[in-house]
Amino acid sequence: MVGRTPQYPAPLASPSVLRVALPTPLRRVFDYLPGRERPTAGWVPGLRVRVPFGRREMVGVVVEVAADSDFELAKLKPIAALIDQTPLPEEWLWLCRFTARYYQHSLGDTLAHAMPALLRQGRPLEARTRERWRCTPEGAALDPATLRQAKRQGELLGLLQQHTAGLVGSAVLAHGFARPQLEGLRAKGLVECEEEPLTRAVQPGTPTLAEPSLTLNREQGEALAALHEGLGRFSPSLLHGVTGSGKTEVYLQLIEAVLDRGGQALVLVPEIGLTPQTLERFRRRFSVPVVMIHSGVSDGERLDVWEAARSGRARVVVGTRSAIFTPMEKLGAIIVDEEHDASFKQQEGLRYSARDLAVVRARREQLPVVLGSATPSLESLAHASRGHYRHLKLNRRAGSASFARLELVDLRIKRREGGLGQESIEAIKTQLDAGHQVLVFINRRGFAPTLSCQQCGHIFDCPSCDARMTLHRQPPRLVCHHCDHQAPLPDACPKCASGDLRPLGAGTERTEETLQARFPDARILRIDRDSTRRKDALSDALDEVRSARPCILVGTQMLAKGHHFPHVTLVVVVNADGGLYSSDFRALEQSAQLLVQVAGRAGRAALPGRVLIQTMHPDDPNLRLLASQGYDVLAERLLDERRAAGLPPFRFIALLRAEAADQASVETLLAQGAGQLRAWLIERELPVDCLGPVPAPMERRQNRYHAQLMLAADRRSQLHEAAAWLVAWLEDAPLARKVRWSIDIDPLSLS
DNA sequence: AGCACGCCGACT
DNA sequence: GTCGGCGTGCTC
Repeated sequence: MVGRTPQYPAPLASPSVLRVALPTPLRRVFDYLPGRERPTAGWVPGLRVRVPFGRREMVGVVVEVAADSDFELAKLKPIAALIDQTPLPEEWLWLCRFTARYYQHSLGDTLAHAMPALLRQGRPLEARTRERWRCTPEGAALDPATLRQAKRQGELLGLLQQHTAGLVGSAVLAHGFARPQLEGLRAKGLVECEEEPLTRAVQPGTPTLAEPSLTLNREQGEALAALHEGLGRFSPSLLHGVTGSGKTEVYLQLIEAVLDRGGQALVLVPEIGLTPQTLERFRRRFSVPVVMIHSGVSDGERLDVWEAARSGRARVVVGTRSAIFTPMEKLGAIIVDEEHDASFKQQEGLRYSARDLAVVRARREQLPVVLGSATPSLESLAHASRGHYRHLKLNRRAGSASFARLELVDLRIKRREGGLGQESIEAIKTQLDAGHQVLVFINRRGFAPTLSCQQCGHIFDCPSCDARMTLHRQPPRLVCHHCDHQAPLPDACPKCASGDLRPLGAGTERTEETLQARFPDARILRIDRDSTRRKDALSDALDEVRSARPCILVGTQMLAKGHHFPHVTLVVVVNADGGLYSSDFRALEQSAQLLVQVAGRAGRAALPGRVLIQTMHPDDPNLRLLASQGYDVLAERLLDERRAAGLPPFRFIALLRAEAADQASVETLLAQGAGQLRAWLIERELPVDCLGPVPAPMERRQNRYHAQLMLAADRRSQLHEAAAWLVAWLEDAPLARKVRWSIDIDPLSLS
């Protein structure tokens, strides 16, 4: 051995280990060896790879390039293929990492959720293209008439000569020409064809606006000036403007400023609020590409939009919750419209709040973020009053529209038909006679929420849930609104055989029926999930409302959001009591927001409006406060109550939900988890409260038992530590295999 | 979550 | 004798 050079390991030409996040619920990353392929710019986080995983292959994202592994190096598998040459954007990756950590979710799952389906499947990140045909200089100079032998080619050349910017292939075909004619002209050197992305970059020098901005009133002007001042840095604002005060115009002019600086804007809207009208307004205003992302967009289009946004070609992105994950090269502002809306919080799987992530993202990317609402969440109001957010108020309705006062109607002493008291019926008659429109809001679909036997009091319950079956007439059947179990209408009571079965309470179908009987000549439009199941049903109905002909609109909260009904002069809320005595701590806040949103549908044009709120509790202090002083005053009172009760936004909470077919497993698992967690909290001297386990508000759903554990802390970091420990414990708990569980950080409701 | 392996019941 | 039920275990 003497004289032999000692053997050192060969210097590593490539890093030894790639940590890859994979789309599995497992909250860890997996180590791989780089394969033979090497990315041109080297291994960096954000590159997608195809890897062997167990017995299958998956698409994952490299999230770390490391020198070593905790796993035995010899057991590491090499990656199967490299997908990207350039990594997914760093800021996008950062946001996903933050989201996974904050919401205690698997990083791989979070990444998969945050990218378009086609990228998840391993498709290359490139924009789809289309053909653009235009004349060559020779073609532009040639008189089409000289192409006598090819008459259609001559006509096509004439068409293209009229369009100096060229025409896309589909437009040429739409003019009645065919592919051989294009090819014929190309062969003669008269036309040429170019591939271009579907969303084209804006040519330098293009004006931002396609139509002029509206003139702002003083309040709007001041708000806009304040927002301008925040451009280019992290500056969160609450734009607190009453319905009809012109928030959208302020957004549009802020976006205009962002676009003029060469930036992009991201606008988040509630699921139900992304109406074609909203998008139309943005498209009309700006001459730059405005794209949208929502559940109805196809996979292919989603990828195009993502790529157009990432590269900076799309300048305004309008989308629902998941659009917060759209990477944008030159993002200049984020706007969250109707920020109080519950649809910004995902209610299953990765339970993130797009509104909260918007603020996180804005801080990270040093951007202004505007949270807009007529009825802000108590969270945002608290941030504003602590000075975390700039509080911009718009108190005046634009134009001549006046405010509708909320009038409480005592339902206890009056006879009711289909849920409507006499006073409401008379008010409806007055408005119909005057040729106006009426909106009747009832947050319950179906005919009646309960069917009961008049003889023995038997109630028809869902066999699988702790809930009653709702009676439907169209088509006739009993339906459970929690599990969708359906049953035919019974002829007789199964207990006492009596045939005297009575529907109790009213839903949209019953109210519609009652109104039709009472006003046989009136046009009645019912709008709920059942009546709008047909594809164009909703937009057809809305078109009819916009025609201004007198009618009665009967509907659920589908009517309360996003739509403008300028000809409605009366709103009747059939039952305001749902949220008043609910056990959920946010019920009052949400129900006040909904009432105000519904009330805002009345009197938007020059016509004054009336809003009747029917209630069995006309003396309820909260309801009276809302009616007499408005949402803002009620919100302050609710904030005081939350502070006293130690609830958000003054404390931070997390909810561990668990469910299983077998009740004992759920209870045992949660009890064990709570016990272990409490011991750990004491040992760590961590001031976090662990409450429960308690049965969920509806314990049995689809024959599964639901229970939960609540964590509460004064500081986010404490809550986070406790939640992380609990999740880690659950991942190893043998019982957790039989129980489906999920953690909800900052839950919207405790049910 | 998938997807295997593995060990016990009713079928051609 | 096999098809298949879902308990248990693993995925770099």
